[in-house]
Amino acid sequence: MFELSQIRCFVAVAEELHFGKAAARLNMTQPPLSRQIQLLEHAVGTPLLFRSTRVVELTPAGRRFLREARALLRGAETAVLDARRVAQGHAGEIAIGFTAGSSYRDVPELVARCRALLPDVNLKLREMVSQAQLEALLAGRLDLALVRPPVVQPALQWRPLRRERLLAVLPEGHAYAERGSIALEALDGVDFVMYSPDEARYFYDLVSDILRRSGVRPRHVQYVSQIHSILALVRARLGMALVPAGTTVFHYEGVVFRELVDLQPADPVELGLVVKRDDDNPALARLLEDLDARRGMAGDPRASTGRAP
Amino acid sequence: MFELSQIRCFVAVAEELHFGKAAARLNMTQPPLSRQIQLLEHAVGTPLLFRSTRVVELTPAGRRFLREARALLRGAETAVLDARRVAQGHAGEIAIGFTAGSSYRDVPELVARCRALLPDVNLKLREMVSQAQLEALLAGRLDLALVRPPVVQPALQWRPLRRERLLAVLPEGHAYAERGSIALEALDGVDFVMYSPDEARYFYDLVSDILRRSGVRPRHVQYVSQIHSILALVRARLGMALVPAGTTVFHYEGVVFRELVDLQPADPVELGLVVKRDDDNPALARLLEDLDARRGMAGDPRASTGRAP
DNA sequence: TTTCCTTACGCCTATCGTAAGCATA
DNA sequence: TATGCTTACGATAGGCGTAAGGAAA
Repeated sequence: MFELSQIRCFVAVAEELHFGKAAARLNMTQPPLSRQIQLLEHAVGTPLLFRSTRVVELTPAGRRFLREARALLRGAETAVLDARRVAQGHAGEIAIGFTAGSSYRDVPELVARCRALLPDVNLKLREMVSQAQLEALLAGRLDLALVRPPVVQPALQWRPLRRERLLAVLPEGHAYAERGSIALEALDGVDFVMYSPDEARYFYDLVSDILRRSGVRPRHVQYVSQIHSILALVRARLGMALVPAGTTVFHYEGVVFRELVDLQPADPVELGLVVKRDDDNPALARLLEDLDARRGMAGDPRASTGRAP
Repeated sequence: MFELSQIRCFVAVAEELHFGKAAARLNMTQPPLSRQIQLLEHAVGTPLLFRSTRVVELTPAGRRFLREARALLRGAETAVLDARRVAQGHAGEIAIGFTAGSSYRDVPELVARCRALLPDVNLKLREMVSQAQLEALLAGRLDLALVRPPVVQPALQWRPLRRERLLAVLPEGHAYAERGSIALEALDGVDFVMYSPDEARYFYDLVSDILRRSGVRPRHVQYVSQIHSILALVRARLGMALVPAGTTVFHYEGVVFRELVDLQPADPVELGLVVKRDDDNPALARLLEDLDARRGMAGDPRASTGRAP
């Protein structure tokens, strides 16, 4: 098979139509150039150039081959440039996992940020449950995960992204709906809708902990896993619930949201990015750098429970 | 710059993810393979593979480079195959020149024949006057010309394609229109429309010669160059004319065509293909072979005046 | 201790450059 | 006769294979 150096020789001769000038352009002498062209023609299996002592011209096969030869050289160039761009994080792809619950506000924000910063980087977005995301990170199938804590694997790095308040949600017309805010103690003995301990472990633990610390025991509790289900049950007057503040973006009809009084900390709902510590995706590194820089401008991030307490 | 052999090395390693197995596949030993990969990485300017003693994997830049590397190898393959196909006449292009007058029937026929025989050959069709066609042939800008005789250049080969009868054309209602055929002698003293000696030299000479040989002298003669102009003037009753039989395909209103009595030869209008004798276009060679074979089946071609008499 | 990638080194093939050959205008 | 591609041939650089080195499980 032929080599790219022979292609370069051929293109030079085809453009100059003169072995001597082509050789000069290639910084070599004519005889080895002639030899390389002969070798190339042998590899291709057909003459590419017609030469007499006075004239050098392309054969029909040579004309066609010239087109493809130029394309090969361009392809080789761009292969190098593209690889460098990927290595510098200006191109390539970032595989991002996210949970259904984090997709409403944070995924679009992250995508927008990435497109602005790295327009030539492809984003592969995959909705997965938290556990699957962490496994995919470890296996290298994901570069970035958007999950709730905790993240205990030492090979993974938790990066706090956002903290949110927790709000009470109750059906329109509920007795508490007239209050501007609701004290935790008021939840004692009321009907309650809660996150499932299996499928929404983080919120289950979070809400359970808050209720326990306040010495509050709701009366009748429904367990569901999706935020939409909670809102539906609240609307159906099966109880009230505690949900992250981002939930208000749904403008869900028939329910109202109320602040909680003296909740500690005030914004207990955590969301973070998780990356594999030894991930070598340069585009990811660029994205993380940018996020760090922007967080730096916004002030110090507060303490985080990325690792299990 | 790198070489295709290095690309082949890289693709093998990227696919095997094991230097030893890749080397076996490439019929070489690991050490030189490692060296080639290192040289390639140096040429690209960034690591393409991450290797420890236990694992070999692609870096993000390597993943991108692999895509383009495969494209390069495919491109090299197809460049060879395409060049061979052109050399064998199965692909490529044929540049065909034709005169406005020959385009009505013969160009479509030629194009259809070529498409059927050589579907991957591009046809470049160019309408040019005969002289320009012959010059273009000599300069290599045309492969094939569709012209009237004579062709006197020794470097060009005349190939008779078709002979046609000459018909009299006269306006509807003309005195001769009631005759089934017209004797040449009847043309003596009638008004006549003729081809221009400058722009339609062939027909001018042909018709002039026929009239002279018959001792016929038309009365008043209009000279025009295009067949459409002749028909228009005949229709306008400025005279009758002698035109090739193919003209009847126009179904021109207001004129009628009549056979000539005892014209010698019966089909004096010649059309031929002209090629450059040393044209090396294999697709052209295939087309000519095919045309020869078909002509052979159709019987011997009659004598031709391709060269000047 | 085994696996397997890398480094080291000698051999050899293949390319280069110089010089001579040869065909064409 | 001059130009310019090809062939011939000796020098050399670069790739290959063998052998040794070194890191990780």
